[in-house]
Amino acid sequence: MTTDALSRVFAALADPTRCDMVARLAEGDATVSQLAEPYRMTLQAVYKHLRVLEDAGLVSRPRGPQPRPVRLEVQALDLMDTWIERHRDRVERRNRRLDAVLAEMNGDEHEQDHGDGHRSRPEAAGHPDDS
Amino acid sequence: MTTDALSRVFAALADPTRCDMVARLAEGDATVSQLAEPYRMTLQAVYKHLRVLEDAGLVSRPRGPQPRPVRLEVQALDLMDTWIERHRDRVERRNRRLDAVLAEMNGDEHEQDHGDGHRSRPEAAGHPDDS
DNA sequence: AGTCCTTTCAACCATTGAGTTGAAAGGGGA
DNA sequence: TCCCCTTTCAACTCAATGGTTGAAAGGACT
Repeated sequence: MTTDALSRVFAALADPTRCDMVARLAEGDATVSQLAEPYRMTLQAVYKHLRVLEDAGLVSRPRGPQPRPVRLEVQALDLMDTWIERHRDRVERRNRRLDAVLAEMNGDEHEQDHGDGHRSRPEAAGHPDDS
Repeated sequence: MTTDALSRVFAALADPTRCDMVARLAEGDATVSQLAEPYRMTLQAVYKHLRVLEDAGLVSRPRGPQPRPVRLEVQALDLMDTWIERHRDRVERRNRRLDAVLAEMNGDEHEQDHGDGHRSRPEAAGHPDDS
């Protein structure tokens, strides 16, 4: 159900070209020719990719006059984001609980490193910009 | 580069079964038989899915004694999350700028609705639990 | 040793998906 | 009107993927 729409969005981003398209559309709308320009690929192929993105709801294109701009739809990103964040939080809550138990078992002197030490997440590290 | 690793993670989640596996692993580690149980699918098929998840870095499995538990790796989730959030923020910054310009053009009386009205994001709505 | 369960490899089949070529509609603008 | 550019449909090739069956290692337990 929910899973189906979700995995369609994931599938839409499963291709590097489409990933790149989305990244570029985040900078601003673009016509198809503009979008297609960097890729060594037929225009028709780009349209196909576009259709996949559109079917997944990641992108919309007003059917109006000829040069139809392509626009990124943010809701699809939100869909993934809430899903990811939900599961990430579950894992981390569980890990905190686990660490607490371990610490208690050790007479709370120093935490036992069982595998990787459960640090909290980097909280959106400040990467410069590599699209 | 980055894009390649990213789209591999996305590709790993492009399948509903794998999506579900990850969701279930967020609740806790599991052996392969436990993981495979709900699906009408050969055990070998489940192993294949597991390998995809592992190659994408979403999951790790200690090579040790026999019943090897499968563990969710949170860093892969972080990878997607920062990517999504970065692009989402760009779009929203751009939209805010656009709205400002439109409002000014209208003599800042009431904002013009050009398409969908650029509301801010739902900020992780409190869905109960539908995996 | 032998037995049982778990894990993995290999070959095969059917379906999907990315990309191509070719051709056909759709709309401006001279 | 005719021309050009944009958009889309259709059919084809080729590689990748989800699934199967069959068999083989790897450890654990008697």
